[in-house]
Amino acid sequence: MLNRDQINYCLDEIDKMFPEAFCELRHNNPFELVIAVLMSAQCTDALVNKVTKTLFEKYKTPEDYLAVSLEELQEDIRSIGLYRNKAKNIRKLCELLLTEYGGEVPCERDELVKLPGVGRKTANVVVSVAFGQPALAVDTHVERVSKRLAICRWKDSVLEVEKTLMKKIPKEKWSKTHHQLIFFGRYHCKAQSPQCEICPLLDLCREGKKRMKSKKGA
DNA sequence: AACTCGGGGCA
DNA sequence: TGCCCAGAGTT
Repeated sequence: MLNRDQINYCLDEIDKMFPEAFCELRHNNPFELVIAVLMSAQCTDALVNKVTKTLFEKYKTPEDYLAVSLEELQEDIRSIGLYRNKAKNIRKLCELLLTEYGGEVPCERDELVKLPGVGRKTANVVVSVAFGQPALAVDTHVERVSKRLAICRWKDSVLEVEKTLMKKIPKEKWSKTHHQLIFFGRYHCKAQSPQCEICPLLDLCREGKKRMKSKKGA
């Protein structure tokens, strides 16, 4: 397992690789952020950005989403995939916001996860990005990179990964760490074809060295 | 823990 | 053409 200094070194190196690693959604208001993150499940960010751009021009408030039929909303987000469930969740979510939360997105993670389609990862992104609270969202990229780099254990659950990262990384870095590991995982330490040959972290990466070794043998 | 949703992007 | 993708809900 990597110690704090080694993890810090990794994050600095990743920062050099992806200096632009920030969330494009940070400029959105909390409501739009919830919608965007909810739609991003199992879908590439480029596609979500394309769809949300037009979507947010048409829909500004929870009332706007409820003013059209479910079928119309489904058609508006069809290209992101899983669109039937996502459209239903958005409508339910908007109803709840109006009836239970005064039309505003709650800033507490415990309240956010009560909303349909909002799980722990989405809630963490929202409190972190929209409300500036220290939170570390763990998705498949963060989980994979953390395990390959031995920041956490291989068998750790998502929740255990989150706890370990929070323990080993200073609180003020949590929000940025998420986006750094996302970029690193998506463009470099990819699930299927990690770029170990040109990776500045190879010396620290047990999984990377193992891969290079087996590649050489084969 | 496994299954489902799902069109788009990429090899 | 086949396979995977910024997850969450249900069984």
